[in-house]
Amino acid sequence: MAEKQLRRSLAILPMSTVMALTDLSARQIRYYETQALVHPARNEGNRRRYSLNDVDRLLEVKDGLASGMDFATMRRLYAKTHQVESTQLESKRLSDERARHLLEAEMQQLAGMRPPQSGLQQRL
Amino acid sequence: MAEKQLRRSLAILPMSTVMALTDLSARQIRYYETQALVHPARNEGNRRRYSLNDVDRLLEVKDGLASGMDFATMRRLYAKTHQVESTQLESKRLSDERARHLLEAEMQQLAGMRPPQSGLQQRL
DNA sequence: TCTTTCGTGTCAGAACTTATGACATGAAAG
DNA sequence: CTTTCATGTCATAAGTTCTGACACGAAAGA
Repeated sequence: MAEKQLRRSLAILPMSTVMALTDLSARQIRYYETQALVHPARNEGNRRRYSLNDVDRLLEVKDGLASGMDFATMRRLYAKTHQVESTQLESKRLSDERARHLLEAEMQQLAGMRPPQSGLQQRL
Repeated sequence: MAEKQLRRSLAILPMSTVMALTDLSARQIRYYETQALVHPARNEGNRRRYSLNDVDRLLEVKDGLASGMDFATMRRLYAKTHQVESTQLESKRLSDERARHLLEAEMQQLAGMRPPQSGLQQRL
């Protein structure tokens, strides 16, 4: 299960994808970051790279806002979780090699029973 | 079930991520596409966007090559699968809104309880 | 052995995407 | 009436990806 968490923590999505997935504007997504509600990783070129967990968090923030909750509150709410996450990640130091294997495992599972794939909608 | 398939078909990854995940060069990835072994979607700006299924396929191709198989062979091998996929997909037309919900569900599951397992291939 | 074909590397120039910072604003809050 | 909040919108710089072209060692043919 440590695997699972790692998989979800892999920073693999660019801003455009996150925008499409959350229906939030780049401005909003970056703003929530200044509010310490998400902490995307950065690639070597300084571009943000989000994990599935990040997208999840953004959707929660979106919901929170919709229901009148303010950032300070949500920040407090996520505080503990945050620490845990970062602690785990820092002590892991995941290499691309390892990440690849985790992803493979992930896909294998998802592939379980299957009539495979192909590309569909382009937008996201 | 149909859900899972769709989720895995979401074109959400940029070239750089796929390169890191597969350890293949952009050149290789694009070449395999000219060989009709992968069919990434494109965003509005004409940038390739890969799905988890695409990454899966690329890893299979990589393995195939490593074990002396040639493209023509792999192409034939994947041919049938392809048709099925595209047929299904064309009749689906997924909206961003819907994709978002599917992704959420996906993440929920992943977050749930899942027994991972390494190793890949078979079915070849 | 000479000639293709393969699978990749690498370069160039154009086009697309994302980053940061600044100015602007309607809605709330004070 | 004046701030603060959450976003929109611009501008400029820099990172990323696209296509096409030239090159090349290795394998396959002739």
